[in-house]
Amino acid sequence: MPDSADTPPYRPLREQIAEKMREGILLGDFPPGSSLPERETSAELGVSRTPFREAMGILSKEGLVTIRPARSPIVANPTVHELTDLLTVQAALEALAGELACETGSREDFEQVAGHHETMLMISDTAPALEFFKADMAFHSAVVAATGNAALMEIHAQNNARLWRVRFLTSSTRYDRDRVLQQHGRIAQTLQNRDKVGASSTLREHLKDAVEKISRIYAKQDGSADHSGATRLNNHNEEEI
Amino acid sequence: MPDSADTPPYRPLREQIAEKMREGILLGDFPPGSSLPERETSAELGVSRTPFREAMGILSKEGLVTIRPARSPIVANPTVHELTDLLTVQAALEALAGELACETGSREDFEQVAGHHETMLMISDTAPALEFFKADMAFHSAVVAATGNAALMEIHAQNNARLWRVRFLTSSTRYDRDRVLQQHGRIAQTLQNRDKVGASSTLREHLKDAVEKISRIYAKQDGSADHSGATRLNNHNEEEI
DNA sequence: GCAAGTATTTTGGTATACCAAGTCTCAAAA
DNA sequence: TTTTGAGACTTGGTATACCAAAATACTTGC
Repeated sequence: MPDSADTPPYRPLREQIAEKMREGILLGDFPPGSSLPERETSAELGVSRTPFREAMGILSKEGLVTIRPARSPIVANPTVHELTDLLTVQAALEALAGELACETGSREDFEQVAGHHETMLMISDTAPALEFFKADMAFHSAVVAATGNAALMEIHAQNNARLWRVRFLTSSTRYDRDRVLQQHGRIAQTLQNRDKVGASSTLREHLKDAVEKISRIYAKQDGSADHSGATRLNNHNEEEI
Repeated sequence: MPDSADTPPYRPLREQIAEKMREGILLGDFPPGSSLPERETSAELGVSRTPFREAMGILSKEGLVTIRPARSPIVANPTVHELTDLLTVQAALEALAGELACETGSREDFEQVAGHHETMLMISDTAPALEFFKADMAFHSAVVAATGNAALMEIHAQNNARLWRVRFLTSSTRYDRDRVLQQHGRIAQTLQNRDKVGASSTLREHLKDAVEKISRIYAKQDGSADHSGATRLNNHNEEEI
């Protein structure tokens, strides 16, 4: 795995591997639950086990792979219940972000947010699912970035990585993009007005919508034989991505 | 590093090392900012570099050490500003925990919380700082545990590890233990009453107290030559622990 | 035919060797 | 005396070898 272009910053192999694997996992090349034997997988990447193992360590901290003692690492395969729990946390964090941003955000920060919103309005009619989804994520990250709270940004980003897959698989279809855009518009507005409670509650509701949507989508198969909420994502639409 | 006692569960060396180092860092054996050269430090532990490096990876994910490419790992030395930012996040998470616990917590969960509170009341007059502090942390963890939200528990625990040092260094002296106990009593009460807004706001205020206390304690030296909030913990009271 | 136990193989865990980037030192030139 | 650059040395990065635990397959006895 030669470093593709410049080399000036020098990135350790482990990070390059982690990035490649992360991409592969998020894009579904390595489906949830599949195992990643060290020798085989590292050989495919053309690297030795050592940096590969370190890369697995990085991805496990991000929640994308699970590593168990004396067993092959596997691509994380969280239950829907675990994911909605995490999304509930993320909702609270974004609500906090709304508050803090109103208190300390700069005009430039809000323009960033507004910029992302306008982009989404622009591409809404034409963009494929993945592009629209990425723009959606970028909008939310911009809101968090407006707080200037590094810890909040870090935790939020990490949670988003874990949520990437569900959120994409359940992301808005063409038909309810309008609803998302409307909520985003309200969020951008309340921020610019420095309306703490407005921003906070709007963000919270926006994410609560997502939680309910996920629960609804995965509710049926859960009802048949399994009431424990142990449904997993890879039970369906592997084709999406 | 022989495994001290039982060995049945088989814990990988990396985890044993991580635990030992974590303890050493939290207790101040390895002061913030100090470097941890791989050969030397691993040799002191009687292990090779490989599992030591993996342990460093674990601790870096917990925010206790910082690893930079091609340089020795160093014990994390966050600024007071970064820590108050993180504590602000933690406050929001505990407020969320209060809400969720009121909704879904079981009677046993609340009894756990109350139990920790009673322990603190009991030892308040006699316990040394470290013991009282640990009981305090346990109380808060119990509140979060009462939600049954695994993601919340995980993130909360990780934040607590990062905050351990500041929170201990600025933890309540004998003279304001009463204030802490009073607030804890109110928290336990609101939970048992399933008073969502009460629990949430009380927890938030309780943590906001901590943020202000830290800011106050570190305000002076910050004023002299440095208005950037870049004050670091190891500037004083290394003797505490 | 089935089950339990054992041997074999596979695979993660750890140690070690080697490489390359970083740093430090000291000498030589300005 | 100061600065700078070359070389030695230190230290993290990576590859490989070896060890031990799991998993698997096979055999043997019921």
